[in-house]
Order: sequence, then structure tokens, then C-alpha cells
Amino acid sequence: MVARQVDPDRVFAALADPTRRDIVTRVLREPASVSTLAAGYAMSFAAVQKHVAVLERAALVTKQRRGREQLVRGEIDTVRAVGRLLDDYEELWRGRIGRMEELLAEDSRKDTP
Amino acid sequence: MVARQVDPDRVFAALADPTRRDIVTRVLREPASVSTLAAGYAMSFAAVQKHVAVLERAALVTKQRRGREQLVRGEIDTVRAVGRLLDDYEELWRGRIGRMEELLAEDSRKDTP
DNA sequence: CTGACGTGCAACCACAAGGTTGTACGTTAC
DNA sequence: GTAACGTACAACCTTGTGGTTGCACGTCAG
Repeated sequence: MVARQVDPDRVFAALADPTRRDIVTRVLREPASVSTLAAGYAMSFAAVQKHVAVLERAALVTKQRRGREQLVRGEIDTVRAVGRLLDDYEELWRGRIGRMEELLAEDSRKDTP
Repeated sequence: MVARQVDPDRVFAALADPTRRDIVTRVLREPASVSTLAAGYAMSFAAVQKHVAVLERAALVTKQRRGREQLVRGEIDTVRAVGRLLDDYEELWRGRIGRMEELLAEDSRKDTP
């Protein structure tokens, strides 16, 4: 349950936008509806909804119907999975290779076709 | 020296590309010249050079002249700084706020103008 | 000195990304 | 039932991004 499969492309790209990072911080504190979130930003509702969709595809948030609202909730497990990705870099840097090979091979398949 | 200032936008965006992540893993293992790196990918030299430039702007790598070559070296401190950013999310999730306020305010200035 | 190498940069192209407005549809309130 | 709310999505525009080729410049080998 803890070992969440994470798409590095999507997660890092999702976190590269300040609005999306802010949304993540807000829903990690406590879940909120999309319109509640949208009220906090100087952009259209549709724009915020798109940001939420990007975060959802990256598994950084999940949505849950609650009446006619949609509760957006932060997914800390995905954040932790990203942290683990970074730990892999750390180990690489320390010169420890070992099982690293297959993990990185999976990631760089599309790089070196 | 350890406390490296990191631009979340640039670092996350830089890490969102598989080729760039692969470059980072390679130069974290051991520094390499740009052309050596370029030889490993199925794209033009200029494309790889641009990727390296993006990584350099994000402070994920540094370049160092060595004769007519340019040694690209991975910057583990920046990776660690990103990890610390993620730790902030973790603390947020745990409900610990405190000094978090000013840290996040600095990050979300551009979000909520 | 000349030539090859390694690098940086500009111009260009295709497509993805972030924003907008407008429309549609299910759900609650009255 | 009607109206308002919350959400989703399509169409569109503009800008950014990842790729290309071509050219210029410094550095080393001969």
C-alpha cells in the first residue's frame, strides 16, 4: 500500500508549477472542494480545475465526491515516493550501484531508444 | 555552503524530462564532458547541450573547463535541497505549521498576486 | 599555420502547456 | 419543478519547450 507507483515525468512536471504546489500544500493541510480552491487564485475556475486534473494524473491528489462537491485531498504517499526517487540519486552519488541498475533502466528506457 | 538556494520551478521542471534525469544520474556517478554525454543519446549534440544548460540553470549540475572540454558534474546539494522541500510537504501533512508559514509564503508569492 | 575538435548560440519548426470563454450536466435548495 | 451551484469539458489563443540545422569561436595536435 505504501509502495505507490509514481510516474517521474508527471510528478515532477506537476510540481514545477507554483500554483499547483500551492494547491498541494493547501489540500495536504486539509481537503477542499475545487471551487473553494479556485476562489483563492487570481485565475478562472476552469484554469484551477485543470491544475487539479494535472495533479490528479500525477497522483499527487485524489478527488472524492461529497454531495455535489468534489473533495480534493493531498496524497502524501506520492510525495514520499518522489523523496525516494531523490534518495536513489543520493546513493548514486555515493557510488553505491548494486540494484540501482534495473531501477534506472526502467526510467531511461525512453531516453536511449 | 550546504544551504543551497533552490528555485523550485526550475528544479522540478528540469527533473521532469527523462533525458535530463538520465544525465543527472550519469554525472552524479562521475563527471563527463558534454560531448561524451551527447554520444549516449539518440539526438543531436545541440539538443543535449540545451538539456545540460537547463540543468545548469537549475543548479543540478555545474560545468568546469578542463582544457577545451567542459566537465559536467552533478550537484548533490541541490538534490538534497529538493528533498528538504518535500519534507516541508510532509510536515504540512502532519499538521505541523509553525515556521512553515514564511517558507511557503516565499514560494507562493507569485501564485496569489 | 592549419585543421579538427568541443562548445555555445541563433533561427526555425512542431507540439505541449497554461490561460481564456462558453456550454453541458448532475445535484442540492427552495 | 426551477433555479442556482459545483463540476467537467471542448474550442481557442499565446507562449514555452524540445527538437532540428547551421554558423562562429576558442583550443589543442600536427
